[in-house]
Amino acid sequence: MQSGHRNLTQQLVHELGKDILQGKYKVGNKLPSEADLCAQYDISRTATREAVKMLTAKGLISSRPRQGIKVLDSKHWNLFDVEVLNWILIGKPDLYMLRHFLQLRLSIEPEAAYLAAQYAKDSDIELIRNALARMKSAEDGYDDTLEADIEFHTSILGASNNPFFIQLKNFIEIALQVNLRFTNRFKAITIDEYQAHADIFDNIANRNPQAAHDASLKTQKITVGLVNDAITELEEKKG
Amino acid sequence: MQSGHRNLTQQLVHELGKDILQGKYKVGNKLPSEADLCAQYDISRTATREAVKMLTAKGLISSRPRQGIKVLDSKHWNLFDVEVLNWILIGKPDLYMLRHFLQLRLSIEPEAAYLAAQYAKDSDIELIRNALARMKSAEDGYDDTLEADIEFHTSILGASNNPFFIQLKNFIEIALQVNLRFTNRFKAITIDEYQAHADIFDNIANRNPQAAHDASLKTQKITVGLVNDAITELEEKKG
DNA sequence: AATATACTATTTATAATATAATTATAAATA
DNA sequence: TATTTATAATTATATTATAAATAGTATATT
Repeated sequence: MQSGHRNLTQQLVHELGKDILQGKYKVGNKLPSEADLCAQYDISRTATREAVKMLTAKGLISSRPRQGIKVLDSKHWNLFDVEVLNWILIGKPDLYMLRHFLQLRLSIEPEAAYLAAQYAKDSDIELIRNALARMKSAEDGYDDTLEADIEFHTSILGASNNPFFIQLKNFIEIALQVNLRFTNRFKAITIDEYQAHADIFDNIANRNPQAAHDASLKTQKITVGLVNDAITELEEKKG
Repeated sequence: MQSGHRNLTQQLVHELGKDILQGKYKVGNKLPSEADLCAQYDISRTATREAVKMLTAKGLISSRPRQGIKVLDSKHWNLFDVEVLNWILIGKPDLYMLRHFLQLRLSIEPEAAYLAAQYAKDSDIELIRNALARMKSAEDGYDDTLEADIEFHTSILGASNNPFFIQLKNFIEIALQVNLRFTNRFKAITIDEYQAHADIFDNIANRNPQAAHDASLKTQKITVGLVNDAITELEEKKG
């Protein structure tokens, strides 16, 4: 159990959460009992029970007398929880999972851009402008591509001034990281990619919601299309 | 503290969660210490601490030695957690919150309909057909309007066969309940409303993604428009 | 005066132990 | 066969003790 700088409870939450998302403990199956977890990880019942409660709060497990601790059906999992998302990432998601991420991005981001053009404060616009500048730097190799990309897309969510969209920042951040697993980690941002992002920004800054929406949607459709093609190819290979 | 049939920990989670979402405990402010919570609710430290851990897992609070228990900034709250959503509902959300709900619905549901038309299994289609039939019954006063409406919209999310969209069922369910707070609770479903839903279903069943998307988007835009008008009117009154 | 260091008190973190409540399964009974 | 009762497994709750973390204060140092 890697300690990091977290307390025992948080460490156990991390270990078990990771194992559940990786399918080491399967839906409907039992985890070791409280007593067994204490023994396995050599920690007190106090810490163990608190970890179990935290995973319960995230919808991953249920724990009841006599029945023990069971993995809940995945429809109950808090997939937008930042820790759960990280456990998905750790679990080496496949192309189908990437498609799921991208389908929701396509659903969310164009509308976020629309709302940003409507409701962004000047300070919100500046944050997006800043992120775009980082992407320019990354294009020239002077900044981290992934970080700049994350900052750009999440700053638009922030500019929507809608708490639900803001909550989805975690989701987008992990989605971009999953995406990177399937592309070249170290490739620079191309001029085309940069321009697509700049278009979105310009339309937000110019307070043109529909154009901002459409610019965002255009890039999302291309990305989903690429993954659909990759999956089709994969399935044809398999037969 | 209402007991329901939940255990002590869950009861305290509910009480504190509700209070935080209602703003009784404000962002950045401290909650009573562990010891004080034990005294206030007359329960053991064990139960109290487990409740605190569960709220921590939902991103509502942090608890550290000497610092105590503090309400985290709302950007950390797991707004898509089913309990958190219920606490929002309990907290009597205003028109602005309704707009936030509707903005995300507009973002999610048309794309869910698109994916449903692409990926729904026959059994998924049957579930939507069933929900539509319930709406017809509700139109005639033979079924519950709200329940039928919830079943229709969530069954489409289910038919997307995308775990992230499926997770958002809770969100849509609460969104519809919030919406109802601002319309007539007992009004029957009108013929127009029913037809709009039937259009979405037909296009999903006929495997026409774009038409399903557009039919859904059309109704969502109307709803958002109504709330925007209501807010404009409200703000003009206030001056 | 400004900065670093050590001290102190507060609060949570962890552990250990005891007992109660819940409930799935098995056994007994009608 | 169906119903009830008993048993055992497991979590739920309570209590107590000690450790660790840390914000704030006091002290010492430059």
